Amino acid sequence: MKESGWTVGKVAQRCGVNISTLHFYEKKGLIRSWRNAGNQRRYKADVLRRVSVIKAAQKMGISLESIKQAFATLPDQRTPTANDWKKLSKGWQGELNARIAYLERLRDSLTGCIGCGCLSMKNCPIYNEDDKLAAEGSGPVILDRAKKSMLA
Amino acid sequence: MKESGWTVGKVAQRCGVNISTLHFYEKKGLIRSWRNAGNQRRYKADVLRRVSVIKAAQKMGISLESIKQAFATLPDQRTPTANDWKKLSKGWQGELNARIAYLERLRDSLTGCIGCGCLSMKNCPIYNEDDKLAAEGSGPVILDRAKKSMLA
DNA sequence: GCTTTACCTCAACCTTGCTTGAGGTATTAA
DNA sequence: TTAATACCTCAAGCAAGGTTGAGGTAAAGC
Repeated sequence: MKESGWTVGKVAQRCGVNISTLHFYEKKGLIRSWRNAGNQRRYKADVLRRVSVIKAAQKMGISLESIKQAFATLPDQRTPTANDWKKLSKGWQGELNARIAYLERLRDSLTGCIGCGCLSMKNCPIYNEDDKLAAEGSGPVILDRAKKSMLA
Repeated sequence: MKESGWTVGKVAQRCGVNISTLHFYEKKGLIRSWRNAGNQRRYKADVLRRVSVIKAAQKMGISLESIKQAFATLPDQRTPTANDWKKLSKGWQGELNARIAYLERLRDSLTGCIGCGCLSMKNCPIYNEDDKLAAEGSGPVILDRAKKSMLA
């Protein structure tokens, strides 16, 4: 008989990830499922968006741990609305802007600095870019870990 | 008696990396040293620039393997000149520009896409960004691997 | 000359983000 | 009903980029 919920295989196919990846995300607490009578996983439709958001966030360079923390701000009892997701992505936009700005500064000083040899100095703009960005403190607090890892 | 060349400790201190990192880079073929009478490593001064360039490139998201390949284009017999380094960094600027453009596209479609739920679709601009950037093919051939890894 | 600090090698371990395989059960299609 | 898929768990493995520790030698300072 036809049961409710998405099977792991369907979700994997739809999201373009491996089944093992979904198991992995579940173990990490990024997605949830319930079990049917035969102990097989079943998912609510919103798992599709979750997985997609995970993939998008990863492309920004955000770690699974940070994604998990951001997900923790989503409503627990009800399925997240478009608005809930929007809020989440707004936070990441700040992150993304900081990262873009960082890479732009890197680009703009790259040739000069690599060429001039100042890279090994304590006062080189590229060499010390870390601290500047870290000191900026833009973006939501919840993303602090992501920011750190981005700069590591 | 005072020998010529930098010791591993001095290089580490000057570059702000661990000694173990220098050993590691040497094992990977990114830097070179000779040994003194007591089997200790000694470095030419240009190792400072090499390490600095490695660190700068890593901040751009370039893998050690790609950095190694880029280093392979440097002159083998003589110490690289400022101009040699400049050429190298020019190649990476293309890389960096592509990455910046990628993140900008990501940023610009982020809120809309995460909010609307199209992320799981085959035609979502975020979800398929990979292919677009991969298809652009900008930047030197030698950096192909870096580009792949950046998108992975 | 002695002590402290620096250095050596090699192997094992760490984190992130998964993948692979073995051995076994459920579900589905013909 | 039976074969083919799909799914389950758990452990191990992989790749990148290092770090840590043990056991031992070299160099430097007083």
